[in-house]
Amino acid sequence: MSVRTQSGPRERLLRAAHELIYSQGVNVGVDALLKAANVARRSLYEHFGGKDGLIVEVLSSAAADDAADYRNTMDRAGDHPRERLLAVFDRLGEIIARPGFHGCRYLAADLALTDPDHPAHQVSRDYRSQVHELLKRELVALRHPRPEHAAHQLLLLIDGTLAAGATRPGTDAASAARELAEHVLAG
Amino acid sequence: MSVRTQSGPRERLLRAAHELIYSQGVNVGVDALLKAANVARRSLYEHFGGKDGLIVEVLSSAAADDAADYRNTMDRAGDHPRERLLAVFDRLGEIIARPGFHGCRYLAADLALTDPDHPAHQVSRDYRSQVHELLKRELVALRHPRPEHAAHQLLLLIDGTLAAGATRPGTDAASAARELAEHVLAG
DNA sequence: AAGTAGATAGATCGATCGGTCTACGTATAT
DNA sequence: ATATACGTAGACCGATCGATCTATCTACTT
Repeated sequence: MSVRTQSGPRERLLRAAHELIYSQGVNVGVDALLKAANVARRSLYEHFGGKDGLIVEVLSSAAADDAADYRNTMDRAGDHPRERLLAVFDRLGEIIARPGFHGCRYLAADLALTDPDHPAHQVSRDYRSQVHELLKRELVALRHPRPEHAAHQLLLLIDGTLAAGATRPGTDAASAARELAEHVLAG
Repeated sequence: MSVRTQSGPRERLLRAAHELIYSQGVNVGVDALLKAANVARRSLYEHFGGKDGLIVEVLSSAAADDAADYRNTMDRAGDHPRERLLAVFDRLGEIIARPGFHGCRYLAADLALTDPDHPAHQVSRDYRSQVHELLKRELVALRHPRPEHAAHQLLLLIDGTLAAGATRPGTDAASAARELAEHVLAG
């Protein structure tokens, strides 16, 4: 293996599919994915087994990145659980303001994939429970009386922020949610 | 016209599409819609001009029904704005608990229809501003200091409830949102 | 009874879908 | 030098997509 290999077809496909599946939806055609990634048709099926396998891998790696983003956001906010949790909503404000933002990637996949047995659903379930745990841990540190319940409320506020950011841009959904989050933290 | 005409192809198509588009997504095939409605292919194009026209009509009529449901829910709750607004979240609890519920119809359509110029987007925008007005009117009656802002917060809670109800069933999202709604109403 | 409008049934269109296949090219390892 | 593995290019498959078309049937109008 050379010192600096240009990214292989697997990485190119993952990257292109990450963008294209978000912007065009999971129903984007295989041809479009291959063309965007500049990858041979065969490589898709060798590396991912098919389009569904690619979708699952894309969502999985996105989930890892997004969970890490939550952790980084909280770590940047310092040690106080209250600040760490509220920083999440400031971060959401940045995310929904980004050009091209149009909603939660996982919710979009869940809504678009009709088959309830599609493996992508498990990926997004796992991602949500990951985030739930992240929130709950901070709430426990905050000595919140009902950390489980409060974590569900914060998750609901996050979902609402992403939905509002997609459907009613310019309404500053994140800071509206942050106010409510402060109430959640107050117990 | 006979005294009791069996509903015509237009109504049958609207009804079937209402169900099928929600359960299968807007990408459901024309053949499936025709078969479910027991309607000739030609009737679709005569009455709606095409699949997109049918989608728009389905969403429009659903929006009228759903807006009426909000109004009925509030009217059943009496005259006090506070009770009328909180009743919305009790109603959401019923809706997300219904078998077959899997999220907000309009958000699903918005996420699935990639083309930003698709006329369906305007339908869901209109629907949301309708609901926003309904909420704001009650907040004004409640003498809320920031009715516009509070209406956005309530809409965010509604969106969050529908998303959480779809992705994390059994977490009682509606009552979790209702608690936060009480805080919103408190100003 | 004849005419007309609206509906059904279904063939057919070109395009695209996801997936499989063969043929060829290239780089590395032995 | 040769074998092997990995990649590209692209033809090809059956199925399905949304849409248009002809032909036929039915019901109401006059």
